Amino acid sequence: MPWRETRDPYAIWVSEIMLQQTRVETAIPYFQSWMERFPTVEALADAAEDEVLKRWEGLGYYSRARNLHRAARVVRERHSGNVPDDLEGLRSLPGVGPYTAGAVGSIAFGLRTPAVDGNVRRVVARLMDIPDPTTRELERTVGAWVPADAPGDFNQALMELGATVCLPRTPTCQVCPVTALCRARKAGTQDERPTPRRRATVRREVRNVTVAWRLEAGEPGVRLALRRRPDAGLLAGMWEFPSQIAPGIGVTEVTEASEATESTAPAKSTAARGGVADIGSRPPGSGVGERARRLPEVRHAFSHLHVTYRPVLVQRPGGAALPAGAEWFTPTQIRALPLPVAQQSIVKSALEALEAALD
DNA sequence: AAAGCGTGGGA
DNA sequence: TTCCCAAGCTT
Repeated sequence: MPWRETRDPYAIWVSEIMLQQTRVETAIPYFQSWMERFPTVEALADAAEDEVLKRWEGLGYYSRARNLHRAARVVRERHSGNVPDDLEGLRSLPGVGPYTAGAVGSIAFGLRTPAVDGNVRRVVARLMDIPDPTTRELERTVGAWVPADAPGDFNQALMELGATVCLPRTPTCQVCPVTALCRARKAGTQDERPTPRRRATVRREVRNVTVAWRLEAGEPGVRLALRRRPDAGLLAGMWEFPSQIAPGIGVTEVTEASEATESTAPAKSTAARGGVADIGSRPPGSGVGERARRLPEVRHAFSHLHVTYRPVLVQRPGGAALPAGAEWFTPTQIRALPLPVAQQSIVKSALEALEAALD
């Protein structure tokens, strides 16, 4: 792991934020790219938020990037540019919780402190045969084990044991170095420790997406309208095509010829072929316009929300009203915007369809 | 306390 | 396809 080839507290901090709820293999290329662009706290603090989010694009949980960015400015202003070397200072930074403070404190600064993540929780729950240990209990237990001469190594070893041997399902107790000490193994309860957390219910949503395009008078190339998402909530600060919840979805009775009626069956067959259907024959006054074309549906699963995006390509002649809050961007400009994965897919199909149509 | 917050990979 | 999950934090 590249972040183990350095003693730079900033680099170790960045790696720990990236590793929150994220696999090591996923984080590695992002870490490399991040450290190239933002090699120091100062470089990160100086950067614009759009560029910070762009480097995080695709990694998910974007508040991590925004918090890291804010924290870099806190470190510059309140800590003379040095990452705090004590638990209290680390914990005060946005995005740094109990685990991350313990990890950075022990790995970067040699503090004798525990770092309890999901792996450690599972390992300790089994070693001690505790069904659902509290955070306090875990930190007290591990805290007593951490050796003063190698706290970082010890914490990482415990996590790695959980990640490679003491697996959530079917742990390989045969090769476990501490199987003789494991109370769950002795009791045969290792498969039931710790008890799984209840999963949140997943909401489902269908969104009609407007991909507005235009050709600027006297300038080459097409422009697309995108808007920035609000500063809080899902995908905060990321850019997207304007969209709204599809009216009438899931409702059996549709009282009038509406968007919902027109956008059900035809959209599915179109998406299945992966092509673009011409829907220019729809009656005037439908609100979409004569030059509207469907783009393939995009289904995307967030942690707690499954969304089906139904993008429609629609030409807005010069002077036509833009969707609220949206701005025009050339393809080159779009490439610099931080876009959620589902929106990247829509951009791709939109530009392909336009390139074919404008030839 | 529990829910909100992304994404990709593997079973 | 669907579900589960992966080095958590914030509100």
